[in-house]
Amino acid sequence: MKLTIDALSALAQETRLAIFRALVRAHSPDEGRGGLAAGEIAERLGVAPATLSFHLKELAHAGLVVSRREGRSIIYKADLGRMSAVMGFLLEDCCNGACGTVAACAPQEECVS
Amino acid sequence: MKLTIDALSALAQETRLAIFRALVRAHSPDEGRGGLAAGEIAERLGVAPATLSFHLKELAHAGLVVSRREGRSIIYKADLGRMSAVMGFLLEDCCNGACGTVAACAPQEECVS
DNA sequence: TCTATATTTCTATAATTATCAAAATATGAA
DNA sequence: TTCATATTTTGATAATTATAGAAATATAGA
Repeated sequence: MKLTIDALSALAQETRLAIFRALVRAHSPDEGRGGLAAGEIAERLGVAPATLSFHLKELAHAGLVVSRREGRSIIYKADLGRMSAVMGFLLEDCCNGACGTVAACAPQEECVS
Repeated sequence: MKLTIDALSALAQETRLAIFRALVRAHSPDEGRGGLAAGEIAERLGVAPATLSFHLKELAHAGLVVSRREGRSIIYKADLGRMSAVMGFLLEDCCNGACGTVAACAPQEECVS
């Protein structure tokens, strides 16, 4: 439940939810591909570099994003497996089964929560 | 998106998530039935009345719970239709379709978001 | 090496959120 | 009415979170 709260806290903030949504749209299931550079995110959302870095750290701490370095840039990428686990908890424990069903996350490589 | 953030903020707190989960377990689809009295929740979770009231107000403000008076007690009840709407947004916008599918909320009376 | 670029960490400050005692409000029963 | 019960509001305080300038770190290229 602590993990769920960390994830919800991370997403319960306008800038961070916007970051995460941008990363989801830029996602690729392939290792080492997809995601966005920190600077690209900062520019798109119009937030100061230090502020963006603060929020990216929050998202990373919650396990919702991972990063890799590419030259001078650091590329952030959504961890959909983690998001899937959070959704699973919410649907099962907080929706009483009445709100929907998770088609158990297909065993794609990025979906091993 | 503001609505989603309000809901996530409401659930991203240990006491409130515990309250909501208790209310989901005590849910009934019937109008005027199900839910828990504020005092009952306070006792179960061991939180001071004023603190509980603060958190219930947050959940109500986010639209995740509704209340009705019964005698001296005020009964709080989870609004699963609202929760369903939040889940729908997350699955569609934040999971890239890769994390699960919503079986579109069946048109039960409590599920008209 | 030196320089420019990309990002993070440090630091201070502002803003928001959580807690709970005490007082206020609403209801039902005697 | 008056009293006891259930809950909320007020108000004060503590704790957490958000913002961003300035300095520090890491990389690539000249």
